[in-house]
Amino acid sequence: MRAKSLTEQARRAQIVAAAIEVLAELGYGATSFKQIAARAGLSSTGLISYHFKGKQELVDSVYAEVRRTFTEFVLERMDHSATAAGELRAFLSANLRFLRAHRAHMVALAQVRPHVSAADSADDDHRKMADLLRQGQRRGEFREFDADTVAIFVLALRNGVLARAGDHPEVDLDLCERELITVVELATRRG
Amino acid sequence: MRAKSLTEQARRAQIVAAAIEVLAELGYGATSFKQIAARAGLSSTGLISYHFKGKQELVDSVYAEVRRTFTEFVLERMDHSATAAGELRAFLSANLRFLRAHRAHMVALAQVRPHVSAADSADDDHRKMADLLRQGQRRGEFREFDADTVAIFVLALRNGVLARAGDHPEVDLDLCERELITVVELATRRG
Amino acid sequence: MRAKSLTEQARRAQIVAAAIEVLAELGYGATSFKQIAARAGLSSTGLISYHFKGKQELVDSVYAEVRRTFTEFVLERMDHSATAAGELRAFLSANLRFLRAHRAHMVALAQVRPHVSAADSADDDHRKMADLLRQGQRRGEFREFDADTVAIFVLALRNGVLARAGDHPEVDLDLCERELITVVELATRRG
Amino acid sequence: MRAKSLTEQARRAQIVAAAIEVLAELGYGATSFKQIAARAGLSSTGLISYHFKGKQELVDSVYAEVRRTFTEFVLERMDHSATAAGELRAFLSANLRFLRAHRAHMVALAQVRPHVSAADSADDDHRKMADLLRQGQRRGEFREFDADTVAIFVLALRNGVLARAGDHPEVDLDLCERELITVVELATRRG
DNA sequence: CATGAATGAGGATTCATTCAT
DNA sequence: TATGAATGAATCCTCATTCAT
Repeated sequence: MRAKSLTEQARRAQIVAAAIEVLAELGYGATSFKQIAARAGLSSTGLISYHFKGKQELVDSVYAEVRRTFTEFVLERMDHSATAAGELRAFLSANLRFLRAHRAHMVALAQVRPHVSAADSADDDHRKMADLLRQGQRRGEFREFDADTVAIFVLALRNGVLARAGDHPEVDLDLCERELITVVELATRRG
Repeated sequence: MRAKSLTEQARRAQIVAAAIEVLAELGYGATSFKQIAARAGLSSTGLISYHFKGKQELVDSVYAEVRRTFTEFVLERMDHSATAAGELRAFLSANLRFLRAHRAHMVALAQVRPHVSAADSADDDHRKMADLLRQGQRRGEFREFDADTVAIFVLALRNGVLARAGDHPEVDLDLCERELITVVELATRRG
Repeated sequence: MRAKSLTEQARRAQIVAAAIEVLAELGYGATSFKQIAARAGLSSTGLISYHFKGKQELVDSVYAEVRRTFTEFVLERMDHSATAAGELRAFLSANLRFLRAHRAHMVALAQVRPHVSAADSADDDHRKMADLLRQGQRRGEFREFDADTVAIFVLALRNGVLARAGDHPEVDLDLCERELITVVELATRRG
Repeated sequence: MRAKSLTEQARRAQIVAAAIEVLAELGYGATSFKQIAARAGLSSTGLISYHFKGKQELVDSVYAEVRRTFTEFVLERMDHSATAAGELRAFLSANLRFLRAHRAHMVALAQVRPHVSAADSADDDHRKMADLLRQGQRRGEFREFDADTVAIFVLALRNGVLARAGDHPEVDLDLCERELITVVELATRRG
C-alpha cells in the first residue's frame, strides 16, 4: 500500500466527484464508467480502472467520500456542550441542512448504499445514535426505551425524510425540520 | 388485452415468484433473466420474454404482486371499526408481521421500487396515511401537526424498520413492534 | 405429395394473403410469423409452420401467388391478336394498371423477390420478353438490336417504374404510362 | 462530433469494407455483426459496436462509402464540357464500368438501400437526372417529354441493368453499354 | 500517467420451429 | 387440424477491464 501521489489523489477525487454527480442524476443502474469518464472530462474509461482496482473500489470510495463530507458537515453543526436532547436536535437539523447544501451527495448516497461492500458502516451510525440515546437516558433526559430500537427509528426518520425530500422537491424543508424535531422530542423525552 | 389462460397465469406467477426470490437474494443489479429462468426451472430465458413483453413488465408485475400480497395481508389485520389511532396501530403491527411472514417479498419490494414504471404508488401510501392522520385530528385523537409531513415520518419509520430488520436478522421484531407503536402514539396523540 | 384438402388450401391461401399484406406494410425484415399470424387472425404461429414446411416455403408461396395474380391480370389485358409492338404496349399498360389495382401485391413482390429460392423465375419473364422482341424483329416491326439485352431494359423500366411509384404516391401513373409507351416505342421501332 | 483518429478511421473503413463484402455475398438478412467481425478478422462483435453507435450507423456508413466511391468513379468519367446528351451518355457508361470495377459495392448498395435511414438520397439522383434532362431540352438536344418521368426511366434502366448484371455474370457488359446508350438516345433525342 | 483501442462475457429480446394436448 | 406453450439459437448492444503505446 504505497502512499498516493498528489496527482493520484486529485484524479481519484475528480473521478469520485463525477461519479457522485452521475449517480445523483441517472441512478446506480445507469452509472457506467463511460458516463463517469464523460462527466469528468476524461478521454478514457481505462483511466478509471487505472486509478481504482475495480468498480467496487470506486463505489466504496464514493460512499466513503459522501460519508466524509456528510459527517464533517454534521459535526460542524453539532452542539457538543449541551444535553443529549440538544445533540439529537442538532443532529436532525444538520441532516436536513445537508440535504439543502449537497443534494447530489445525498441522492448518490442512497443510490450507492445497497452496493457498498464495506462492513456496513450504517452500523456505525446506528451505534453512535444508540450511545447518544443511552447517554440521554442516564442523564434523565429521555424516558425508558430500548435504545437500539429507538436508534433505528431516529435513523429511519432521517433516511425517510431525506429520501422523500430527494424525490419531491416541493417538500417544505423548514416545516419538515420543525415537525421532525417535535416528533422526536415527544417520542423520547421523559414524562 | 386478451384474457390470460390458466397455464399462462400459472407460468407468469411462477416466474414472478422466482424473480422475487432472486431479487431478495441477489439484488436488482444481479437479477437477470438467466438467473430467474434458472430459479424457475425454465430451460430458456426466451420463455420469460414469451410471457412478459419486456423486463419492465416483469418488474412491474413483481411490484404489483408484492403490493397485492402485502395489501391483502395488512387489510386482513386492520381494525376498521375503531379509532384512527387504532387503525394506525394496526397498520404498523401488520407491517412488521408481514416482514416475518414474507421476508423475501419485503426485500424484493425494496429492490424493485426504484425501477417500477407505474406512477409512483408510494404516493398512494403517502396520501392514504395523510388522510388517516387528518381524520384522527378531526376526531380529536391526534394533536395538531402537518399531516403530510407526519405521514412522511410514519412511512419512514415503517420503511426504515423493515429495511433494518431485513438486513439484521437479530432485530427483535416483537420488541420493535411495541416500541414503534409507543413512539408513534407519543408523537401523535393529543395533549 | 398428397393432395391438399380444401381446408388446407383455404388456410394456406389465408396465410399467404396475410403475408402479402404484412410484407407490403412492414417490409421483409419486419415480417415475422408473429405478424403474419396476427394479421391472419390466427392464434398461433405454430399453425403457419404446420401448413408450410418452413419460412422458405411460405416465401416461395407468396411469390408464386403474387406471380399468379399478376400474370393472370396481365394476360387478361394482353392483345394477342395483334402485332408484337401492340403486345409490348399492352404488357406495359397492364403492369401499370396492376400496380393501381393491387399495390400491396406489387410491393410484396419487390420485398420477397430477393429471398425466393425458386430457380429465379425472373428469368422466365426475361425469356418471354426476349422472345416477344425477337418475334417483332422477325416481323419487321422492331429495329435490329440484341433482344436479350433490350429485354433487360424493358423489364428494368417496368420494375423501376413500379418501384418508384410504390414509394412515391405522387407519381402520375397515367402520364407515366403514356411516356413509358412512347419511350419504348422510340427505342424499339424500326427506322 | 469529435475528429476521428487515424486508427479509428482505419478501423471504421476496415469494418465497412468487411460489411460490404458480407452484404454482397450473403445479402442484408444474413449480414450480422458476427459475420462482419469474422470477415474483418475481429475477435469480437463488441468492437463493431465500439466504433459504430449501432447497426443503423454502420448501415448508413456502408451506404455513404459505396455512394462516395461510386460518385467519385462516375464523376471522374463524366464529360462536363459537352452537351447534355454527352453527359447522359457518359453517366451511363460510367455506371456500367463501375459495376465491372466494384461489383461487390454495387450489390451491397442494392442490399443496403432499403435500410438506409438518410433522407432517401435516391431522390438526389432523381433530381439531378431530371435537371440534366431539362437542360438538354432547353438546348434543343432532347425532344419534349416530362423530364421527371423520363428521369425515372433512365435511372430505372441504370438500376435494372446493374441488378441483372450483378446476378448474371454472363451478361456482356460491353454490348449492354452500347445498346443502353443507343436506347436512351433514341428515346430522348429531338426529331 | 494518460490514452484509446480491443476484449469477451453477459445483457434482453426476437425468431422459426417443435410438441403435447 | 388447431392451439399455445416451450425451446434454443441468434440478434444487437453494453459493460468493466486490459494493454500497447
